[in-house]
Amino acid sequence: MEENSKKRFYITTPIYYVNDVPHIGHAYTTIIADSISRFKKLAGYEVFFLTGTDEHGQKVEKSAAERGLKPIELADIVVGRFKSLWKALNINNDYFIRTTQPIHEKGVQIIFQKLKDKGDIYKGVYKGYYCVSCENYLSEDIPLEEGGVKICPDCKEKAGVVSEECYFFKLSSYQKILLDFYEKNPAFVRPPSRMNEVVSFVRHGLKDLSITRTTVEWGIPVADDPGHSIYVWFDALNNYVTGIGYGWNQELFKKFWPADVHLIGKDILRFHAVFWPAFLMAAEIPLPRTVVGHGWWLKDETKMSKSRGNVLDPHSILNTFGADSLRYFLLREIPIGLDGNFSHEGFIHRVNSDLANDLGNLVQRILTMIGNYFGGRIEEIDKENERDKRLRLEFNSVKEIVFRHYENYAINKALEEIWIYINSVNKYLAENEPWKLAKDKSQKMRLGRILYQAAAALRAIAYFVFPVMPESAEKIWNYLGEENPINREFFSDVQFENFVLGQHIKVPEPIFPRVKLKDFIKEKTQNVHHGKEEKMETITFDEFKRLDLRVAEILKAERVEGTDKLLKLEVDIGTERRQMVAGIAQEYSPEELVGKKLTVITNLKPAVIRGIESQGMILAGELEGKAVIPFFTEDIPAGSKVR
RNA sequence: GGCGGUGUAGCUCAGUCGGUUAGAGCAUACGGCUCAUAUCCGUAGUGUCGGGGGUUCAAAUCCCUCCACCGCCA
Repeated sequence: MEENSKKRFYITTPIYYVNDVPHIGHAYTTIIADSISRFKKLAGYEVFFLTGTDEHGQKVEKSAAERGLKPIELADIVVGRFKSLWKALNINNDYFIRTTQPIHEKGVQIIFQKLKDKGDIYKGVYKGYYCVSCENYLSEDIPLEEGGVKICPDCKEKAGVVSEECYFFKLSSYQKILLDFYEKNPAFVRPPSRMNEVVSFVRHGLKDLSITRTTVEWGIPVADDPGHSIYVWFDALNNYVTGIGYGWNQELFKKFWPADVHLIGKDILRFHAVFWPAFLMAAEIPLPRTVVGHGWWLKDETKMSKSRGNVLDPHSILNTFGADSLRYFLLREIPIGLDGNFSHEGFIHRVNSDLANDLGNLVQRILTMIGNYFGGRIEEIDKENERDKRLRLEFNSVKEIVFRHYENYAINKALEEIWIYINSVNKYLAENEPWKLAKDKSQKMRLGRILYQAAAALRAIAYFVFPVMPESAEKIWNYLGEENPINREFFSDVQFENFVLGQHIKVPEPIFPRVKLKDFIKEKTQNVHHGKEEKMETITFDEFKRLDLRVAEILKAERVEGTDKLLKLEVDIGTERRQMVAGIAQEYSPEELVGKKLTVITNLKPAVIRGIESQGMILAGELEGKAVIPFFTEDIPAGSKVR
């Protein structure tokens, strides 16, 4: 009974399309969800946090084909990228759903069938403007040109009317029920301004929705009519139920459904606030409690887009600042719902000022003083005076306000409140000047009280920032000598006095080093310069190990006839001799290469170049298009492993 | 074109069931401290509260109108 009555909380992000490179927008949504989920856990909820990937559709099919891959192979690669980004960002999701998983596909088919049996899904004919070169129907809102054609926004080609047999969902019959639902649940969509948009959209009338295609191979087939595959939204939205067990783990599903929060970007509001509830009503599944739409991040005041080439890659920031600074910035800068502007100047400014100067420096000064004046251990302290008491009492109100803000997903305000307290502690130190008391031995107990008070406040601060900055919070926690994990304590149990005397305080390293804009920009532009194609994703050591890199000795080298760049090399890789073709003839003559030792990759799939099979590849630096080979200067036998 | 929103200090914004000299952070200037990451603390400002008109003893706040920008829809 006790176990069953535990408060539960289910939060989702959208599933991200695998025909996309992970960028700051994905990171933003997922970071919000992660912070809310961490907070809810502290608040005593049993939490399920779901994210994942949307992997079907023509675009995936097409990009995979362009790269000589099967769709699932492309999906696997991109899924790896998402997962490694989530890891780098400290995202603690409970499950990662992929729409290509059998559990999902089956669930979607079950729901589809159910609606079909009910008559909410029926077969009809879809008529639309179809762009032949993009193999895609144009969206309805594209204006009609002269001559009864529309212009495809992607390729600018003319698109004529095409019709196709497909299944429709009877969205039109849900207008009234939806409007009733919105009226009874005005907080279903947040922020409220978005709710207005939804209502006015539904008021204007709903058309039935085409939910299958016969032209898309890469999708979930309709079970009893496999020529049709289930189209994007009907497939994707259902991840929210299949991801927690619908159709495969009824117990889990019952435990967490309905979802408390579907966190989404404002661009997909209609699908979540109109179509999704309608699908669920039809399937007789309870509706989610809220759909929270957040804003977009602009880059230097302009919208980020692939075509503009100004899409912000989180890795460049992560490398310099770590996850917590990015998490903090994205959540502190704007309330969920409004758009924000990301500029490197703004980012550095806030991170230096709030994290390095305010919090980081506070941690540093308190811990250093405890180290210097007490050898890291405060044992005995004076009674509280009025000023000390004020700092302790302020904790109580801060705790309450911070809790309330987190509860309302006003994370920016929660942080703002925490920072007011940080300032109070700084002020407390300035007023009490412990460094002066330290010179007078008779003041030791008083000095102890002051530093105890500051450290106790700091412990609370670390706890409060944990949902947003888990790594740094834990660092401070450990510095303070806490032995239990920070998230083992419930929010309601956090007390000022939970910082106990006698704990062994460690010598700190600055947790948020200041970064100069100059240095950041320099590094950023260097990265751009070197990796023009795009920043590479992080790989694991296991992935790295799959490369068989060896020392090779060049035995023979000759020019490839009819080319001026290629050399044919014969190399010794210890166990065997290999033939390799390398584009280095303009930089190196065959004569100077013979006898040299260098690094080659030996398990690269052989390729035929100019009719010659190349059984591996030599590694070389690239400087303005010219190869620069790193030769071994030490004597090392051919075949030695390089790592 | 329809509906909704926004316009307040150099910047980002808070404040509107009408009511004392309109606020915060950042930036700027000056002062203090030296435990601390050149960090921290204090002081000082500056605003025709988008324009105009109206209601009222009293308007950033309510009403009308105009302008600018944004969102959703067509």
